[in-house]
Amino acid sequence: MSEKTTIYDIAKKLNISAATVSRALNNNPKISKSTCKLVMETAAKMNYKQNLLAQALRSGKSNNVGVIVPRIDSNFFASIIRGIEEELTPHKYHVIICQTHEDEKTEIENINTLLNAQVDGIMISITNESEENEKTIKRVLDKNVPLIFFDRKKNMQGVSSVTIDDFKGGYIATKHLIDSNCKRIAHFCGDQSLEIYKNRLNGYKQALQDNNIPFNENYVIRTKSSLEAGKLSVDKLLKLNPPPDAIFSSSDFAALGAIQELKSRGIKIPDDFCVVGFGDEPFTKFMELSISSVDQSPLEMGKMTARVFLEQMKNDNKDLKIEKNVILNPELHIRKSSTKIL
Amino acid sequence: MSEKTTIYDIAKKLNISAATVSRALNNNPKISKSTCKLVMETAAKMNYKQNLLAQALRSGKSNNVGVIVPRIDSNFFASIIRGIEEELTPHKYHVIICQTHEDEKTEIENINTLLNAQVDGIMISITNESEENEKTIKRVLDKNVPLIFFDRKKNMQGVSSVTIDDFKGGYIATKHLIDSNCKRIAHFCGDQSLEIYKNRLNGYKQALQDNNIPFNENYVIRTKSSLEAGKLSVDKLLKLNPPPDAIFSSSDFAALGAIQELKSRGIKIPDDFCVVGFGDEPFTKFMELSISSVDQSPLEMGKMTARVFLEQMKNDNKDLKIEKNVILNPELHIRKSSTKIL
DNA sequence: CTGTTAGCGCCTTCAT
DNA sequence: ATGAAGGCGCTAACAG
Repeated sequence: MSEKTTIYDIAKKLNISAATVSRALNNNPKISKSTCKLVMETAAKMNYKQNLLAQALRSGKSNNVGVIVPRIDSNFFASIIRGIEEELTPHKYHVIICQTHEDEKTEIENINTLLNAQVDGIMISITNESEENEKTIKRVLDKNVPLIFFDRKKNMQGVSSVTIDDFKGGYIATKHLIDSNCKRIAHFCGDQSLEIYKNRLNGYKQALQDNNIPFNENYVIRTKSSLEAGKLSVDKLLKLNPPPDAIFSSSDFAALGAIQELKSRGIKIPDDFCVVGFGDEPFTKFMELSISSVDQSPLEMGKMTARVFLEQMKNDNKDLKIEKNVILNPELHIRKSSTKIL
Repeated sequence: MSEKTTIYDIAKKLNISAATVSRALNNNPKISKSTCKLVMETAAKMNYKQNLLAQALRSGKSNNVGVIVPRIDSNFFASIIRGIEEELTPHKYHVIICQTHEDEKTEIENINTLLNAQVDGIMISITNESEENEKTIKRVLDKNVPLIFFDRKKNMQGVSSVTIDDFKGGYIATKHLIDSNCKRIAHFCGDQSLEIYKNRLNGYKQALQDNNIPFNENYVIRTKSSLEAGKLSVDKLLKLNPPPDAIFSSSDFAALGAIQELKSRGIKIPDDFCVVGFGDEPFTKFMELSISSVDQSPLEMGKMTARVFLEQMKNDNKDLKIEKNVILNPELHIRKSSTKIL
């Protein structure tokens, strides 16, 4: 029972040609109802399953897409992938996942191997803005393989992207802190070679400026996305004179580290110090001292990315490159860490 | 620049046969150093990339594996997938992910479409123990496609699996509560059609028995893995007379819900009530009142699953079915929710 | 060491 | 309405 049945097996059994079987299976209208039905039945009886590999080779369409993320075991990226999978499965696409671990070389390898595997498209959240990966991405485009950025994009002509408005995210988070009567707002910023972090910083700056609060560059600290990094950054901030009375962190994990460190020093949150994070990780709302955070709606981002890909696939005019940039709206979830009791 | 170059293009340019090109590219020792080098160089120059699809069709090996999980956006499953990906990528396998959303029909569809796609193996955490999916899984085995269970397995002859010792997990969690001087320990159990939950319950029972604590079936509540379910179950428990003074929850989320509900009723944790969860979700250690939990080491589980698959692939004797059942050791992380101050 | 041939499973002209 | 033939890109068997 382990042999796979092909259309030839069916053809032989029915004394017809493989072409007819193929046509019948594909509901070709030129096939008589009777043979069509006969073929269908025998196929079912013989437990025939289409070999997608052969079909792919023939058609040049694999029905596989590649999704490249820094890592999969973070709620943010996992939710995006969930969105992509849910949107693409009904369209018969399979989702291949690759992790870069923030390593540029791995990223390039991933792209190349996906290309070799003849994926029909690539969706990627890049690790950084290097020259190298740009070259590789151009190769993808040259091959007319749709490539779509999500979240961490690169500004490249002709390449579509789905992101959130990070500028606005930074802005509303900062504005909220200002409205909460915070006077000296610090910012944990991420890797400035990435647009998203640049934009969050700029949103922060703009909010300060719009409210006549002078920008103090000592209040901006480059902080990785981890508890430890958050603690260290708080340490630095508290040595300043005057120290800040609020933090807008571009990472929820750093925000949590900050809160833990502040608490351990006896600083009262939110009364004496407010904190807002970014990402709306599940734990932010689980904490007793729940953490305010900017929601990036990753599930929606994933679905939207998939939809942009599907649209791209419909466009069969290979010479026409459509660039579509979807920018989702960030939402601030205000929780205890920034809600002063008046 | 958008046309893909094939070995024929290289062959033509070099006035040699495609077979020679193929051999050179594959480092066949029978090829002269000079032509080999020449081919390599021209290939590079012409930007040749192997078409894995063609290779797959020819060899009957796609170098793709399918991973089926209930959902991807939970830390547990995401970490497993991470482990699988990291272990398989160096071996040139691609990982296709599918979600079932706990729906049996979707699960069967996923298996079938993966089979059509000619994956070299399937790794799956099943949604439940039905007759239907068993039939489908048997079809996989009939086709000699390696299938490996992880976490949520089914007892089937000849099928390998990687799980943790859930019985032991339930046992050590309960024993710890007993040692913490808890007298009336309740248990939130999961879907009893799944082995893992049955085993946790049995571990709980055994620990009670070994310590001469009578089993009270009113203390066992069927609870889904969610905050809300945890709250509801606490509500039920507190109506009992006497109410319990501890909970071993088979889910971290339900444990968190329980804690929130207990707190809202003014019950002091851990002094008056202890809680232990299962899964070691990241948030359990982030909380101010950190939650004790049984670690299932999903990353390791994923890696191990991948290794079992690789081993299976080495065995080319198709008639010989090897069943390998790896059982990982659960570890209890004791945190504040069950650490009474003496 | 290299060329020829054939076939993996499918589909799509072209012909009948 | 159906059959014959060819090819997607690659490689293994066979032959020299």
